[in-house]
Amino acid sequence: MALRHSRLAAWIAMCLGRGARAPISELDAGLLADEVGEQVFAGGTFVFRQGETAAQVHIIRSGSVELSQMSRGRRVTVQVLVPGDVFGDVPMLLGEPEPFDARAAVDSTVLSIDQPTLFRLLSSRPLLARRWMISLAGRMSGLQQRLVDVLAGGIEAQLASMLLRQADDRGRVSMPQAQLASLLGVQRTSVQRVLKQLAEAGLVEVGYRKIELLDRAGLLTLLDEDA
Amino acid sequence: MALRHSRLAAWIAMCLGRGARAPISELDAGLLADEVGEQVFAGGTFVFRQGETAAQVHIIRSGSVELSQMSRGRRVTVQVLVPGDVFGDVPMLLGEPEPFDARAAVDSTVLSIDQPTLFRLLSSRPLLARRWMISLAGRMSGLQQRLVDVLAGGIEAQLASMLLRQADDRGRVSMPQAQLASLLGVQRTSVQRVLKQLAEAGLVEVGYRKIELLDRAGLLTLLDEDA
DNA sequence: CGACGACTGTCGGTTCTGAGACAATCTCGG
DNA sequence: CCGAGATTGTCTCAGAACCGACAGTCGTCG
Repeated sequence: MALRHSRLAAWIAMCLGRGARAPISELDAGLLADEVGEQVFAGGTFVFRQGETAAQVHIIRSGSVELSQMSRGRRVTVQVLVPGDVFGDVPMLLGEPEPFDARAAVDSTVLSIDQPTLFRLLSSRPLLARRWMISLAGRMSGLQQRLVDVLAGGIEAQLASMLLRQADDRGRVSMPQAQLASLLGVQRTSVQRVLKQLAEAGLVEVGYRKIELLDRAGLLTLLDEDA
Repeated sequence: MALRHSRLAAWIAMCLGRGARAPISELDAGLLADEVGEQVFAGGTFVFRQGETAAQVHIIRSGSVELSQMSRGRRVTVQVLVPGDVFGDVPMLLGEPEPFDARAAVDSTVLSIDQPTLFRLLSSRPLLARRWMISLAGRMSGLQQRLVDVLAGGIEAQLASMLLRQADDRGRVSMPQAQLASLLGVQRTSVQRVLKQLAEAGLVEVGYRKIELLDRAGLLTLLDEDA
């Protein structure tokens, strides 16, 4: 048990502190590890549904969770979360109900902290609050960039940007094309068309339920110059 | 001078605390008012440019500032800020350069706080930090909703949503249609076409450089049911 | 190993948006 | 009061995306 606790604390420190100018302290990580609950969700089940009260904040330990919303008869995916990602804190801070459905894409382990506990920690640990704020800012920055991608139009550029963002460290994106389509807010057949172009240009390789990036630099050039 | 200071503090308390569950204390508002610098920007001039170092966070005192970015040959407007809005804190927290151009749409007054001062305040005033975090969360929530609007497609619904969001308390949106178009990431002529439909349906009235909302409830119905 | 469900690949017809160009109208300063 | 510049209103065409449908593949589970 003590072992589990310390490994959890180390993992939390790594995740929340990743790429950070303000790394989280071991003490704070330990305090968080003390308080988190751990829960497993089978693939396809919901962590929470749109409209529910936001009583907890969640961190993905393993697996993958997608945030989506029904809008005008069409399911749009706002984000696909991977281990280390935090979610649910925005509505909790605002005291609003959950704006999205959170559905486990595959079997997933999720850490949760309830609202009073988190508020207590954030109030008493200024550095943790600062770190949390930076985490929020990071997500906000990504969201802004994504909005620009979408607004700038051009499925090709949007897809390239999304692939680069979603790729794991081995340059692979593992999800059905239909899910990519719902992330981009476009038709599956449109994703298919563009994906084929990219494959013919030698930039990616398309497989079953996965896409391998062969030329990241080439994909990057699509973001600026093009159309 | 003391008068100016106290009015500024009251204004800051009202703005940052608006709609809040965690109103800002008078003390904290006073501390902020002590530290802010005030600067006037003529319409059309830049508060900062994309790529510059983010050394300050800004609050709009009066006027209007638009955040935009050139992307793929086209200027997309990420946000139109009005008095009380905060900007520039995200890149500052992340230690990244400014991702957008910030241009004053009309003559505007902007309050600014430099990075070390803000960090000092946030560290020493936990409630202020909490309030700032809630402000971030609020902006994040709006951004997410906007992303959903855009992804769900349908210029009509996007436009309705944008009009409802941008309207002042008298139900008016004051900006050229070209700016609306750049907010939505669509062609000006497309905005024109849809605007005409809405006008014929009696939902809005279109004027020179302004749009009046006649039937907010009617606009709201466009968001869900439709296409 | 066989069948079923999930996913990919492709095709046309239809609708919508992008784009460029131009006239009409409005605002504001001189 | 008048003119310049900004903004709106409209039109047309070419291109893109949507949408439904369907056949071919892939994985997996009994």
